[in-house]
Amino acid sequence: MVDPLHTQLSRRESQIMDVIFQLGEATAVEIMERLPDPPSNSSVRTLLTILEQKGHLTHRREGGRFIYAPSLAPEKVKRSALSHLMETFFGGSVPKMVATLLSTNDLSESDLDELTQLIEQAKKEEKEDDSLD
Amino acid sequence: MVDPLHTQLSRRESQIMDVIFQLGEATAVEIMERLPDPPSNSSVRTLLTILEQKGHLTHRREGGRFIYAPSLAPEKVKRSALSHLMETFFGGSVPKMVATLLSTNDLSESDLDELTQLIEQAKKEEKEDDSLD
DNA sequence: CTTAAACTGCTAAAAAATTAGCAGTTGCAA
DNA sequence: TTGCAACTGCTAATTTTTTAGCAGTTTAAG
Repeated sequence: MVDPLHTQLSRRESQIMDVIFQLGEATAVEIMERLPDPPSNSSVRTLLTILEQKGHLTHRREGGRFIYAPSLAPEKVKRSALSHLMETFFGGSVPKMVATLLSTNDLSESDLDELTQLIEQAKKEEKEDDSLD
Repeated sequence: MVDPLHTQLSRRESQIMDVIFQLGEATAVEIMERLPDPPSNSSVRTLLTILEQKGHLTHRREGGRFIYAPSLAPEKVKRSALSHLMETFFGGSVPKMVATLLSTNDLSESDLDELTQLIEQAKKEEKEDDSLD
């Protein structure tokens, strides 16, 4: 398994990546506003430049300012983060993780139905895979 | 929401906490062996002392050496980490997160059955809650 | 076209994290 | 009980992170 992001990044870098993942893309100002104990605009931009150098971000210019976005496919990052958390706290067990998930959050009926669908779907796919032998 | 651990901790501190969460408890040597780019034993111990000062760890003495363990209830830490990840990558949606979970991991039939059970259970509890109005 | 506001690039200082050396202590086996 | 191996406590130096100032550039409005 590849190292999870938060062990590759410094504290501030992690915080910034978190904001960008949440927003999808963001300017230095938008990021600054969402950081805990916000540093100066200048500091944020320095970190953004570093994160770009490290290959975690790209930017495009729009109306004179930079808009930053993750450079790696979000799907990959999501999966990696999930895997790491599952290993760290749940011994790699999906059911254990889902159990905590369900006990923590009050899910709506439609959410629960959606989950049922997802699992039914997964079961189907498993059977299809089996039949390929 | 309280800040997630990895924004409170330095990089090495995070790595060490990860190892301890995985193992439940551990000595300096055990931790050192599992760190990426392992530093000296001395360095690890320094970090352990700091983490204890910050309130994230406790230790007990056993046969002359220290065994460290998380000082906060693991349940709380798990939930907090899960919530943070869900907010950051899945817009706070449990179904979205589970969808990624299922598409990433090949689950056994019994795992899937277990998940079905968990959701059935959650549905029951929701109905009970409703009937309390 | 002019100008002010907002933004970037570059630089350097301050603070925090990370590292490890060494002296002293503890535990265990001979 | 003596000595060795393993461990801790304390300390200090190095490296990395974090911070922000300032000069120059870009944008958009008048």
